[in-house]
Amino acid sequence: MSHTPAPTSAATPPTGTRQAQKEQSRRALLDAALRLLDHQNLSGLGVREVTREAGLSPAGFYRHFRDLDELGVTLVTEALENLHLLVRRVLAEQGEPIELIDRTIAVIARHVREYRPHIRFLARERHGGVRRVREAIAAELSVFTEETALALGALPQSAGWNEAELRMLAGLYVEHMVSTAAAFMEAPAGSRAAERRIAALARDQLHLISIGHRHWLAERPGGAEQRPPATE
Amino acid sequence: MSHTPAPTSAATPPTGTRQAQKEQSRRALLDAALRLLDHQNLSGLGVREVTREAGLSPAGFYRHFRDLDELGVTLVTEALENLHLLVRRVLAEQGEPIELIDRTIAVIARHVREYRPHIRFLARERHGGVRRVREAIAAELSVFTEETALALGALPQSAGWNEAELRMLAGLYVEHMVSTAAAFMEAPAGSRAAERRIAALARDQLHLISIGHRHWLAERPGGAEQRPPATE
DNA sequence: TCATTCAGTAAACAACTGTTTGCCGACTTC
DNA sequence: GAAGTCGGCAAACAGTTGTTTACTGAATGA
Repeated sequence: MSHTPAPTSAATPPTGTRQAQKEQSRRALLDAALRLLDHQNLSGLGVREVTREAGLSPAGFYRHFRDLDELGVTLVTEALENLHLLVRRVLAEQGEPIELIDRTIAVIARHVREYRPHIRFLARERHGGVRRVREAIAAELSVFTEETALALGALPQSAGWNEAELRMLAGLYVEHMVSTAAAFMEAPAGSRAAERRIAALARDQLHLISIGHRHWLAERPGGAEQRPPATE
Repeated sequence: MSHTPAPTSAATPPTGTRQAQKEQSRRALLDAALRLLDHQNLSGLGVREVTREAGLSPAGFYRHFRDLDELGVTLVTEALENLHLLVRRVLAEQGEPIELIDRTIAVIARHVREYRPHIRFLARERHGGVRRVREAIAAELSVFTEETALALGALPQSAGWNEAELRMLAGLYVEHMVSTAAAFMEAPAGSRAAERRIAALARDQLHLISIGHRHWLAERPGGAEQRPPATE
């Protein structure tokens, strides 16, 4: 019961309380929204609904966000910050391709397990009804692709690859990462068996892609100049 | 304006009118919903909103659907019927891999151009907020994967592949098809330039996967012994 | 021809929505 | 200490929502 916040002073009402309390409410709103978004869409969320879940009054919402869309964008940046950190970490690692693959999958699995609501939110809103949110996600994913392309370029298997080809491959990897994350997310919450099945599948698929990576140069289609338009 | 339904009789109020009119209203509802779903989520849609757009009274809705969810499921089956037909057609084709790739991409591009609202709906609700709809989409995609695996098994490059491996590869292809369709869909409506860019990218990615396909057996991970026998 | 079926309607229901207003009272600064 | 800042609240606003009710009138089948 004796809470003893004790950031600066001893018994007197400590400084910084004001901002801390505000931040607390903000977090409560974000968390409440995240909780509700587990079985709803952002475009179907309501201000009153969120404040009710967060234990605030409806009017309180507007002390923190102008809109629900604004809250949505905040959620996106938050979710992608985590993910971004994680991607960088994976890309910085070194070792044999097969080891990299296994570690990447393990990291994704753990991340989904830890931040499932965030991931679900991203999956849901990637093609969702709110433009600004969609664009924020797309922009961040394209950053991931760029970074992945850069990292791929540093690998010995990529000798002789031009930038467009690296981006092509990176896109494949990023897209695969996304759908693997979605698969983990969709799996029954605690089922390690399902997780292992998904991981094994993803492992083989990534392996197959990396085989394609290794043999690409020898069978590069048309030598890059005579590309016929594929559209219809 | 002269509608001339002419199913049975000639000038007298023709039989079947009743049912035809009902079907017309039903279509109006579905189309209106599809129109609204272009910038909304299913979970954010309203009965009144749909009936207003369709030109019916709110109560009229319940003559056709119990729920908005039910309408959503109808939309899913409708959209996936089209898609299913298309997938079968592509899989039945024969020729060199590179030709198959080009034709597949062309077919996807055309289909997205033709049925953009349906595709957008599928992309949006694949991880959307309505359980039954999500499940319907997932089930159908898994059927696609099975069919693709079967078709892949018939190719000469797949000699020596067991069923699990075929499904693994099929999953890769289907997932890639999905994200390619999403990319086409997200592209500015009429831009052939954007379409060509996406098509070229997808072409290279599919090509790389098919290279992986060809070299898989020689580099199968962990040899062939620590892997369950093909006869599942 | 006449009774029946039934898609579509208007009206009413209570419940809910987003947002603004004025106010309170705890924190902060001087 | 006093003055000011500002997060949170209750109340009120005008709309909207899903769904049910009892009805109308055209298509139907005998």
